[in-house]
Amino acid sequence: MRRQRCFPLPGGEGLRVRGTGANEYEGFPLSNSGLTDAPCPAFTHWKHRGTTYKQPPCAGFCAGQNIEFPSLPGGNHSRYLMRVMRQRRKIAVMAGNLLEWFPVHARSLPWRRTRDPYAIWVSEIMLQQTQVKTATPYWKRWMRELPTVAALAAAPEQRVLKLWQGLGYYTRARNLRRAAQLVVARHGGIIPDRLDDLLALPGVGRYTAGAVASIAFNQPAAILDGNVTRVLARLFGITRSPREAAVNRRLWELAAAMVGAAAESKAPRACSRLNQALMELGALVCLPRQPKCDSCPLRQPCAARRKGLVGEIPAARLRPSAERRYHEVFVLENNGRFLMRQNPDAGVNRRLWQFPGYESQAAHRPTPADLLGRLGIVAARLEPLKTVRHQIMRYAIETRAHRAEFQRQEHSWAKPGRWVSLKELAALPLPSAHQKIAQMLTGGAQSETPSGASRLRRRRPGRAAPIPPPPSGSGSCPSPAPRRRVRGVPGG
DNA sequence: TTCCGGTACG
DNA sequence: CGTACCGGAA
Repeated sequence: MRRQRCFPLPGGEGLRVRGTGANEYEGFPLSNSGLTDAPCPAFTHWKHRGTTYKQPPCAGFCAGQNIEFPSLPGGNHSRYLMRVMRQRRKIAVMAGNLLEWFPVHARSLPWRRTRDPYAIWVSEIMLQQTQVKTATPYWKRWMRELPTVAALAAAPEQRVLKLWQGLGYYTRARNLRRAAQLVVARHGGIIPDRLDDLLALPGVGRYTAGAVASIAFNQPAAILDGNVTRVLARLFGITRSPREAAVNRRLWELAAAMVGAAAESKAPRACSRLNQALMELGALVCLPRQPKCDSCPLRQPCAARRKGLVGEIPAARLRPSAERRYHEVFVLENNGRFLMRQNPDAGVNRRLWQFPGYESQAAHRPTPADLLGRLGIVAARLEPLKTVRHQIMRYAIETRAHRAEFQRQEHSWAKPGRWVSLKELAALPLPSAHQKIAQMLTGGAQSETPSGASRLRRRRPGRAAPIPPPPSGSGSCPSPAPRRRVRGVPGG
């Protein structure tokens, strides 16, 4: 029995099937049904290093390398190889199209105008779960304030969180800072270019490591994010859910094949460009809803388009409907200062600051008695201030802020907090809902997104003035602060 | 109101 | 491998 090599894919020297020419199988019905990881139909066993296995290691294309197997010239196995070959050729064409498309159509984004791995890394972390439009002003401010790994490593956590405020997923910011410290300690402040070293950094997973390796260092590392998943699933007509482990594996293979094909091209910085092109196509053309297939550079080979499945791919995830939650929070004023509390080290929004409050089962109008019972605080003139709605995971949270005049703290069990001036308040990192409430106090016009906040720069949060009116249980009642009109409070 | 999404962690 | 984390856009 003759033996034949299963050539490495992607990349490699090209497939040669003995006794067959490239055109012999033109017209062979390609499996475009998406997951092509069905084993080669031609054989039921294969040999690798002396061991015989029942099935080929091939997932999709012959992914296994240097594996010998019995050849069946002209038979099913050759057909299989032909399919593999055509798939590869198709991928090379698609990669070429993308490489040409990108420089013409890509948005000019600030992190694309640099090759500084730190700048690119920061952008990739920010762009996790966050859209370009949102992240851009944050990135600019961040690079201004913390322009190097060393600067980030040396920055106090509270300052880093403040710079992140509004982006959500605050663990990203904490991890970014820790990772910078590790880069300083382990790599002398130089961002490593090896995938393994990148993966060892907190907050850097498979996607981000690949993104930094390819975009900053032009290595043929695969990336698969939401955009790329959608593009590849449609391109290859993958109808099964990308969340299935096997499908996800397949998508990573395809992503690797794409960047591998780019690596063989002559285009400058091809790997960097290809990966960015895949994401850019997903962001500009291959949109989740209403994709712009007419202007897609890959409309020709796109399997989903040919089959009219663009709307069905990628398979949607079913989510349980959101459960309603209510947070009652209190803007307690005392002599121009407001009571704020810092979250503990565990749980939601850890180490961010919030107005004191509690969770309630249903929306209701809290009474002074509620306030005393829940927070141990006696207050006067309770009135609704603002309601903020947002959705987190399966919870639709309604945060209802109430304004009240602090009188005294009754219970020693009550959690302490810090009384802060408006200026100090503006420097604390707050979750978005609370930031929106704080904006009612500091004046609606001033936004705490990077675009608007000028007067807050240079502040070092967390170093606020000595803690004012200690809520002592003594019962001594601070003289009521003169009532200040606060903008945004409905008259009456 | 619904949908979208990388990484860490258990 | 399922779940928690967040905010924004359609």
